[in-house]
Amino acid sequence: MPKKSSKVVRVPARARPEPRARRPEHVADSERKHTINDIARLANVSKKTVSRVINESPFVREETRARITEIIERTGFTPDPQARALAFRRSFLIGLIYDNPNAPYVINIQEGMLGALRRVGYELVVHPCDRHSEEFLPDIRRFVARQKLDGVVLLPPVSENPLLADMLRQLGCPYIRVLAAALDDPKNLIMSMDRESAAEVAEHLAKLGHERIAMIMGPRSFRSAIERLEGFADALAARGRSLPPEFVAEGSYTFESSVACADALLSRTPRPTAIFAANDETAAGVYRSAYGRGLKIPDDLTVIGFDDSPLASRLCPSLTTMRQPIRDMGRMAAEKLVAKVSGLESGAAIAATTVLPHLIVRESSGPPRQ
Amino acid sequence: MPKKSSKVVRVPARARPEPRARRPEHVADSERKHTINDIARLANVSKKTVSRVINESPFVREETRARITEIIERTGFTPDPQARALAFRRSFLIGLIYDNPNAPYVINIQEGMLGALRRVGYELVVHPCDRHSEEFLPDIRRFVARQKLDGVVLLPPVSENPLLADMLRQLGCPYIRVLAAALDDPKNLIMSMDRESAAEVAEHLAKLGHERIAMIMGPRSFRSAIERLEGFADALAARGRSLPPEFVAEGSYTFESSVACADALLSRTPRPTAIFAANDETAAGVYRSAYGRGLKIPDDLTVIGFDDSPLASRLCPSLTTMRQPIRDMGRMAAEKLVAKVSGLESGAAIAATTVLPHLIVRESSGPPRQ
DNA sequence: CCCTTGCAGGAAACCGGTGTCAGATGATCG
DNA sequence: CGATCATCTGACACCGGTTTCCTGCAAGGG
Repeated sequence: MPKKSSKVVRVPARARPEPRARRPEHVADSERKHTINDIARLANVSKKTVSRVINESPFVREETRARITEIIERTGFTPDPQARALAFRRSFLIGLIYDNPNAPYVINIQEGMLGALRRVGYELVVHPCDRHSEEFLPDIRRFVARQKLDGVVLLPPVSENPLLADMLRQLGCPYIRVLAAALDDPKNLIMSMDRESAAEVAEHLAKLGHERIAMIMGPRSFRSAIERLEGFADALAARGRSLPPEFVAEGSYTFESSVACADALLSRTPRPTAIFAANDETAAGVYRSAYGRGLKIPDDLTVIGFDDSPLASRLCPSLTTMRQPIRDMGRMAAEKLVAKVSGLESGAAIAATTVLPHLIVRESSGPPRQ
Repeated sequence: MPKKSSKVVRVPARARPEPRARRPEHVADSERKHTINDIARLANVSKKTVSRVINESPFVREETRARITEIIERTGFTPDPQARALAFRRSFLIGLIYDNPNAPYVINIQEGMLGALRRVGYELVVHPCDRHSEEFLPDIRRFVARQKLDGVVLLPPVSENPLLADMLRQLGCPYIRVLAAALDDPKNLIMSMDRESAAEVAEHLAKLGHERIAMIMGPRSFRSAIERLEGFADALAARGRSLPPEFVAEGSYTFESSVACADALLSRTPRPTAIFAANDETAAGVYRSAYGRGLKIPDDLTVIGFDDSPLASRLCPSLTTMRQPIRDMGRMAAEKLVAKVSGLESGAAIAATTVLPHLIVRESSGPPRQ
């Protein structure tokens, strides 16, 4: 085995042609991919005419178009995305930017987006990031600029960052923010109506007859946390209940933080008979705390979550929670983005797009024990 | 507002140049992106020399290199990925192909991969698919061929599909299969040692003193299911326990299937005192069944899972489970793939890469009640 | 019948990089 | 001091598409 000597061995330059960034053999020569030139030759037209057919230009005679279309289908030709990207000055790539620990959420958005993107020939490039890093904005800037992304979708909580939105606007990169509040022009939003959703939870609890109701909210720096809190508090007030400050704990949407919050709430006297947890992770934290104290759900304590993540139905007892149509939101975000990129944003097509979660009643909610 | 009349208004052709696939204005002109030509002009060299510097060719005088490097850094120039892709005939894109309902698993792989890919200038394109669709293979073929992917990572269960691997090989597309068994050349594998892992579970149960031990396995069509079953059965046998057929139920790695399996196992007399669930979802199903029957975990029943997904620590009691270093597996897969693509697969660098999960003991396992 | 005019389609440049190969340069050697 | 050679560098073609600009042609008008 030729051991690498510490002295650099210089090979005569002529011996090896040029350094060369390694080129893979990839495509077997036998099945060489067709190019637009091949098609043009086969059809006896110039490549430009083939290009016109591909891009649905009206300036091609029907007969010619048919002939070329037939050849394209027969040969299975598809234009090279990178070559198109170069000429079009855009990439046919959509980015998904997130810093969200909720895996099912991200996956569902992702798959919802792809459902819409595939039909129109876009690919999805994922970009998890760290919103607390110093490199947060520069990193995303590089990502967007280098790849010439046609657009990006932002998930909460980075979707709430106004600096990020400003930067994208300045970069001229179309974006869609998935959000819980109208923080932007409606044409840039997919909005989940968290305020109304929280109100639905309040109504459910009121109907069950609960009086001492507590909430574990998300971090106040998150817009969704504020919306859910306010919507909940307002709706309770409208039904003659109150949400006293000592019955509100601020968590961070995480399991661990929630256990601490729930411990605090459940050691109060009198104890709340119901806790609205601002997401399912948080609800799981309440379960843990209740479990530790030997409290039975829902007999001793009603728990309600938010998201309807897979976790909700795995917990015992199963969790009553607000279901967000996450996959649909992903699809809608993608469709809206494609519409923007294609310049179809005329008229009503770009109205604000909102989704309204709805309550899934399972085992964790019931009337308070007398 | 000009209402669109039903009669098509034809604008004279000269008026509008050509139909044109819409071109976005994207980059603000003020901050026009630099090209290699700009850099060449600034440095008073040809673009080829700049290209050499970018690609670290040794055929550039140190002084020249320094000058160009300085200019590149000062201007913040980064080469256009699509242009490079066109010239290099490769895309600097890596694909992630999966058909896996386990969201945390996919997300962790994804993020692990990106950790490695970013450093070397690759982007990740995700491609969920449906392995039962007729279009399964053609769809992936189009994806890989059109995008000229430099390589793909396959997650279970599609990683187990031999036809898919064959197709990729024929396409000349480097791939890494994340798998539970040595089904391929080691250089194409990231292997999780499921057999040994299952043995560790057996040992844990034996040490606790369990005798009547059951298992809910995954679908027999999955390699990991077989590995876990065999590893478990063999290890039990080695410790003087048996795994009788009536104590083995075949689930499908899903919560719902597991509830049915657990119901069947738990209605047997005598009842098993421990159940090894082949993944955490399955373990959650056992919890549900036990909950329905009023069985206490771990007093009446020990439950052990596999994965250490977030669910494991959310369940009450928390779940003893085998932790797979999923993120590391993603990172390793990406590194291995990049090494292949860069042609660095000489010598030991391409040895089989395996990971060994380890047991995380939590609350769900304990000695059987006398 | 000639001249417009509008449609269809082609030639060549271009997008922003890389590969090829010959030429320039400077050091070494006989 | 000229020949030889290794080392750098640039001109030019090319990757696979699109855009710009121009031409040929048939139909319609004067």
